[in-house]
Amino acid sequence: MARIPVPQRRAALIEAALRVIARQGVAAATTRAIAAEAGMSLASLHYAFESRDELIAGVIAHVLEQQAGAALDTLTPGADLITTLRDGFRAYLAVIAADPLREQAMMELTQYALRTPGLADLARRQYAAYYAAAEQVLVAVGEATGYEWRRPLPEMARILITLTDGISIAWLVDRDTEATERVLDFAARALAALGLRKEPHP
Amino acid sequence: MARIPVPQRRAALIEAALRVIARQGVAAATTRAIAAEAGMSLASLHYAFESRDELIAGVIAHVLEQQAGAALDTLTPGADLITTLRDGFRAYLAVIAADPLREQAMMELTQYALRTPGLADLARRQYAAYYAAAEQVLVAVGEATGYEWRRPLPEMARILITLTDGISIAWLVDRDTEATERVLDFAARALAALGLRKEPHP
DNA sequence: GTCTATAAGGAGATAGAC
DNA sequence: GTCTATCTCCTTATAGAC
Repeated sequence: MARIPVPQRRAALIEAALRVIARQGVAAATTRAIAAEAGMSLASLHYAFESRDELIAGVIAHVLEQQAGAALDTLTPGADLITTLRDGFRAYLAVIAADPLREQAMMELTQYALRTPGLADLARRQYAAYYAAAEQVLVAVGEATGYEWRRPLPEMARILITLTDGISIAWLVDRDTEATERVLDFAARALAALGLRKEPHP
Repeated sequence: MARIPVPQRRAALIEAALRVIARQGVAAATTRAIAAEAGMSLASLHYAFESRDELIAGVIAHVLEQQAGAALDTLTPGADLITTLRDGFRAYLAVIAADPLREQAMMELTQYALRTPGLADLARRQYAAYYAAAEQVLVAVGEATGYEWRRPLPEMARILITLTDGISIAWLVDRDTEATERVLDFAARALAALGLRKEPHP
């Protein structure tokens, strides 16, 4: 086949791996399956990556960067805080419902990292990225609605991720969108209770 | 070795499997590792279980029954609602912190079930058991504090599990107990907002 | 019923031709 | 640099002696 620079080959393999993981799970993402998905030979995979674990670590690092940029920009300014939050949660649920296997893959990768000695720190960085993205969202929501938050931003971010994680798992298990919408309603109200109307400048 | 009735052998294997899964993860829970943990031969395992998947399904069914009985009975009557809830969450976190690998194992089993064609329904039943246990806790809290809930019990239960799941994952990832305590504080307040003081009978 | 031994296949990784 | 062929190890499952 054609000669492909290593960085490009690594990128292709990481994306192929992500597809295989989403479709069949981390356990089924063997080097052979990933190489086949990428349309290259097993040897080429090992030319680009030292080991399977190094590839999986690459996958985690990759989704980590994606996540940071995926802060919801579907804010409708002018609405009140609780509505804005509820719409945000709804948009989040819609993303998951549109591609449930992807979200499942993210959770599997977190747990895989937690179980793999050299990769536990990667799981922490994955969540640090989530928290950073959550902070961005919270700041944007505050600015769009004219509220500030009663609690420090890092604490708010952790609360938000706690809610979205819990909501995600529950939905993935039973796919009960109606029940999830009610939980999401609760989440929006609970978060809104931590908002404080900003005074206009005197 | 001694002749052991099949049901007893199955029970021993399920408990051995749970230990291996907690210690090393679902992926490392091979038939060999489980048989060794149970102190029996590989053939004996296959005499008791048709296949590895059948054994893992047995493990999930087992933890499912355990969970239902594990409703927190560490209620201190007389305290107000928010304090009771916060103490409950703290007790829950203490259980996880005392044996983090067990909680990790539960989550891995859920995801394993979601990925395995014949076992997806088992994951739903696992969560149905969680919700049932959550309902029990909520009723007990209500009775101990003299509150009733503004939302239907099934909805309250789903909210509670959503919160505990989210809290669990976040703690398992970074083991930041201080940050988790603040989230747990939020969770207690948010739930308490759904409580309604019961009027004494006229 | 329980064991040892082994079958049959899939895994990660590599040697060596081109 | 990229491939095919292969090494070695480990998996699930079973055959057959006791």
